[in-house]
Amino acid sequence: MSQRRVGIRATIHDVAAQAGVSKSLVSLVLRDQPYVSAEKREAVLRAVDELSYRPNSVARSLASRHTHTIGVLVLDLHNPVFVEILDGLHSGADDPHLTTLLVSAGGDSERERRLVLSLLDLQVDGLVLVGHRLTTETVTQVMAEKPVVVVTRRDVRRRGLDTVCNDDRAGAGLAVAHLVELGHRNIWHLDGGRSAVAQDRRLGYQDAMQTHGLGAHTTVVGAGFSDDAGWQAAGAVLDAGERPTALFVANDFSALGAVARLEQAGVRVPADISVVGYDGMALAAMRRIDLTTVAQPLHAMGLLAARMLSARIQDPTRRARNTVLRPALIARSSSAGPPATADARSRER
Amino acid sequence: MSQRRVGIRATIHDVAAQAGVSKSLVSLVLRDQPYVSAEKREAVLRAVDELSYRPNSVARSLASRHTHTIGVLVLDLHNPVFVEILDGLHSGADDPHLTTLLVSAGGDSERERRLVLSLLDLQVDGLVLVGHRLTTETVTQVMAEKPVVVVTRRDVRRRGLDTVCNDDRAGAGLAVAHLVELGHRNIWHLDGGRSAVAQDRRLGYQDAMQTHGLGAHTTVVGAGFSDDAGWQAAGAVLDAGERPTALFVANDFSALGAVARLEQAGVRVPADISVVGYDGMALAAMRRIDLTTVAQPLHAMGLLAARMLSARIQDPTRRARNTVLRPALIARSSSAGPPATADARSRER
DNA sequence: CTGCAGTGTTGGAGCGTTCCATGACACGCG
DNA sequence: CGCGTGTCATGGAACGCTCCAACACTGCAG
Repeated sequence: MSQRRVGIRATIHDVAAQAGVSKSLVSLVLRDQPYVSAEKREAVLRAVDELSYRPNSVARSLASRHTHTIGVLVLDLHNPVFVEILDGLHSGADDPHLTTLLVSAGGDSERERRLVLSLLDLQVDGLVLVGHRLTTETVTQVMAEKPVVVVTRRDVRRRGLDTVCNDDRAGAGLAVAHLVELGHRNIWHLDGGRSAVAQDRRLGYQDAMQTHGLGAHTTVVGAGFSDDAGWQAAGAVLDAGERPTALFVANDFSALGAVARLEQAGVRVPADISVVGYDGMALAAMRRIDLTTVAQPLHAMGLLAARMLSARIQDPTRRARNTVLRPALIARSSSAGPPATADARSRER
Repeated sequence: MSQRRVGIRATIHDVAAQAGVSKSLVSLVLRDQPYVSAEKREAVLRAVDELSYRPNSVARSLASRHTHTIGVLVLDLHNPVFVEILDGLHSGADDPHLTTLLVSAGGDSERERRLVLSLLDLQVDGLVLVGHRLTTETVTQVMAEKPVVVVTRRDVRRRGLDTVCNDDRAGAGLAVAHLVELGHRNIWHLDGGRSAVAQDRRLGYQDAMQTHGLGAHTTVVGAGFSDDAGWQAAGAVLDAGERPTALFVANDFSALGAVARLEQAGVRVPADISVVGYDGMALAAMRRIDLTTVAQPLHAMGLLAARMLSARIQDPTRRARNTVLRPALIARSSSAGPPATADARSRER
């Protein structure tokens, strides 16, 4: 009979005593090993049930040297884009015995560093960084210890680092192509700032404009990735002498801010100015919003990251892959043909 | 000198060897204990630095019997309301050595159960449930093992369970009072369904209507908590023979759906119909949306939950508290006085 | 009858910490 | 001088598991 006190979890010893076998045998049964007689197996399982025993995974991890746990750092949970990537991640980590530990510092680099290190101290088997603001030094340090997959950012490219991201340049091209197809020529870009992602989208825009023979119309207005940034930048557009007939904005949030500013000034979207965002967050599909956007395959990105990580955990010598997925344009009601007059006007030049 | 292989983390033994002391002494230094000579302390710290040693928290947890880690279950990361509660939680868990482990199953009861149990197996020191779909049985089981604080839901009331929520009935009252003050009389409610929260908001609405002498106008339309539910319900409102001048909707998402439906039908918000939501999610403040809403003190709720949990961890015998916080109405541009005609019409009766 | 392969079970040595009991040493006091 | 007290350092027993070596037993081939 077990001698455990109430309120204290049963241990493998308690189970062994209850079942009248050795703790080694209990361990064998629990880990589903062969060479255990049916009777003893049953006795053990009965004891497990009676004591409602659940193995202490801390002890298990210490002994077995792996935790069946992966750590996930998320840049910002307020941005639904990351949450959608997370969904994909979970469906990719299909092993039911795998726990994923989520951690977020809202973009604070130093806090992110601390969190990732404590994930490492918890002996996670691997890490997924869904956007991050870590220094390359920290990333290198982390990589030296455990497999790492980076999602979203393409800027950290080093040997042994798996990455998953979308092709921002091509995506920007899709946005421009969509607007050109609708008849727009005077298309401006509200950009995202200094980050690598923002830069790619900006370059993609500039390239595409050139390709479509609209180099002369190429205009970049400094903005950012927030609602507010889009609002401000749209204000600057309104104040400009000349007006575009369409705006390609750095991301969906920013695009929403821009639309709000335009509408507040009595400029109708899309009747007067079309707006295209980037990211394809689910929110953009809400009826009240209904924003045309370049959608990243968020779910697929998360799923792929999970698969790459588990492959890497299984085989640490595996060659690193940098996977770039293709985004897709989703046309909604924030984009339409240019107003006749504006169209005519822009053709005059 | 240490003999550790490359790529393998240094252990306390390596540090001890490097510093020429016993592992016990290293442990003392690391845990900042007194009665260690300055020289040895320094030697240990130097060795720690040279080997870039970080304690294995798995081993530490096993030996010390606590992990300085709290588990957090979140109902749905897609709902910014929960994310904002999480922010509060983090600022309440100020101890920098405390790690919070986040876990979410998107409302799948069975997956939630598994996740919470594995959090327990990881020996977290306590748990916060930010909305959940666990059975009362599971909650009881979890409570038996570790301190638990439940945020948002008030339906699970049992001895020893700390809870934090807002006063949904009073909040509904605020919404009605706001609309009445603006001159509305014919105020309808799009409800949230069967959940306890939805029920409270519905009852609060009904009570308030009665109190304001508008019992005759009391009308509840079945909806839900999603964008789509609001859209559908608003459709039903439009199809009704009579029309309200204001809508109090179960939550912000649903309210957004309702606004979209109304606008699509050419009904202006707030000129023709005012709309008030519930929750106070940051998104509702976005310029494009600008929804009048009953704001829960989300940050405070999270903060309080963290504080209650750490108090509970420190003193497990502490009496459980059920804290109910007061929501506040935030008036934005989705509510205004009723249209003159509608106002007059409703006064005729 | 011996030996060996396969099957079933066990004790005990880790895993990397914490923490307790113990001891060594120095100092001051009666 | 002996003794208590405070300071500093250490070995070793946990913590709850995994995993290996060893052993016992059975059955069968040689």
